[in-house]
Amino acid sequence: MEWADELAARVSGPQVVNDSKTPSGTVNVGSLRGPVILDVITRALRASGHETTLLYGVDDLDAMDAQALLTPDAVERYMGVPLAHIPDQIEDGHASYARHHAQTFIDLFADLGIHPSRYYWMSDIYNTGDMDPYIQQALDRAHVVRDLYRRVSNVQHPDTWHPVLVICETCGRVGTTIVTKWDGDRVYYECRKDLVQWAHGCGTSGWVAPFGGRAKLPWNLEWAAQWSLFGVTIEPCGKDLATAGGSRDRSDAIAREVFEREPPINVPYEFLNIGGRKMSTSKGRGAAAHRIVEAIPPEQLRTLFIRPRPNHAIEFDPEGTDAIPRLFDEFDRLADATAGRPVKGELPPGSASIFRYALLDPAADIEAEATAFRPSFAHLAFLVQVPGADIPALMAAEKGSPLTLRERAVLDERLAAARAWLAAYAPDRARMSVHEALPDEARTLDLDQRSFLAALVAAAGGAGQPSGGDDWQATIFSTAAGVGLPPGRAFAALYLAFLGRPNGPRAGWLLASLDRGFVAARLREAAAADATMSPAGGGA
RNA sequence: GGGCCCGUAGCUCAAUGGCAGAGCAGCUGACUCUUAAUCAGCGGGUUGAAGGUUCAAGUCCUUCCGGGCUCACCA
Repeated sequence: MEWADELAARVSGPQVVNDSKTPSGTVNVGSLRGPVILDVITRALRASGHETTLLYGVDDLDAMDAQALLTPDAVERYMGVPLAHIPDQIEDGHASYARHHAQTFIDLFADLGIHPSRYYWMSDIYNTGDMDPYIQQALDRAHVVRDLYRRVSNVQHPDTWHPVLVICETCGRVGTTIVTKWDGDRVYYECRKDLVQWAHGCGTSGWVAPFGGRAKLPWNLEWAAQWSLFGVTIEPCGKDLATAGGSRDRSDAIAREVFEREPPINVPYEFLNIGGRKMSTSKGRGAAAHRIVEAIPPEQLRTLFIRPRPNHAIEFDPEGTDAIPRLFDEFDRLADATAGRPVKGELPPGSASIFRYALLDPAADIEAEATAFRPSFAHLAFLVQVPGADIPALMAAEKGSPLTLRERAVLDERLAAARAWLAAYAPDRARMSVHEALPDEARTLDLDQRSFLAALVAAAGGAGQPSGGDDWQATIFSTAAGVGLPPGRAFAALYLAFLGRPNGPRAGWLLASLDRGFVAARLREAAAADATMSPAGGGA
């Protein structure tokens, strides 16, 4: 975690931190690693006294090149068209396909404590003409760009190729056009049928002035131009771009040789893997970012991204595992350590700053946050399944005093997350349900346990029948004592009879929540269940 | 084919070149009202493999094996 502080110590003067994203579709959780890293760097810079601007851009003039999210009839019409010019496929009020997906993603930022100083949309930037000087310069130095592509990336463009993409005046596509001439004012372009495989141009050709939003720079030049336009000093990027001879290398070279400026400091970061493989929404691996945040509150999600070094891939598999509960446990351990409470085991390196940077509010009172009462997530996931449990009261009892407003908010946040986790991710062993019929496992009950169940039917019937959870709980204990059965085995008998497992939620409240006749019938049934089997041998 | 990252306990990860460790999971035990909580204890390893440097290698060098990502078309 020291990486951010070390970076902050290395630079001098005001800083501009930038990142941008192409809104080509639904975004998965892994994509949030970039913004979180960005935010942590910004906080580290500000904490060490650097005046810092955080920019976040949307590359919405990029061509649509993924047809997965288009309706079949829209594919032919919109492939190759700038994302900003495609109608929203989901009619929920967004102006375009790009706005829809970018906004869905950006809306998560504030919830995650990420507050860029400014968002910019490249379609707007081009329209204002701010990019025109860079387009001009790129065209004037087209030969430099061609040479550099050949040298840095071994990409061989024809000698007539020019680094600008015109938006076709006829069909509106940008992914299918190629510029072959530049006279200093206008370019000659062709919208070709077979320039790329994934989209088909309309055949238009002609001269056009490539300014004011009528054309855009290819990605690598656009990136470098952003650095110059905004004065970017630090820009992290995913390792897909950071590879040798890859996108970042090209853009770095373009910045130096075309726009004559040193590229920003790079902080390459690894991805978030699911089951050892890259998370990919289109391949059905991993959850969409805006879905998984329902089960992982902001501070825990920040912890997930901040804990490892940026160049370490994160292994995270929330499906059917306890990965999410463990994330909460880890956060709580960091809080304990920060508050000076005893912590089991050793702490991860840089644990103090992990907690600090995981907090939502950079100006938060760290001491207060660390000492606040936080209920165990696993315990809550269990309690929300207990019928009728008064969880706030239970938590106040556990804490030993009433919850503060902040603690109550944490509790509510965790309860919501626990419900979302149980609904979408939890392994079956974390869920429980009352079986409709006597579970097979109830056949492993021994004679003492059956006697107990029979005695419980008797104790719970008639005039003195239990009226609530407390009452049932007391009855269970007294009945168990009456037949000389240790409470642990008595509870196990009840769980086996109703849930088919040897443990479960507080039995008194469970029974109180069920139909009285059903409870009595089940108890009798379990008490009478096949006794021909050896009590010791179980059910071989 | 080129590049980058990774490989340590069942899982997730630590270990300025100095006795291989934690959390979780697992197992055992304790608990008459938190009973999937809590507490106590236990087991768990040829650090992917082979060489080399060193008094000393999980760590540095070389080679190999395995996994992943990525570039070479576009962004």
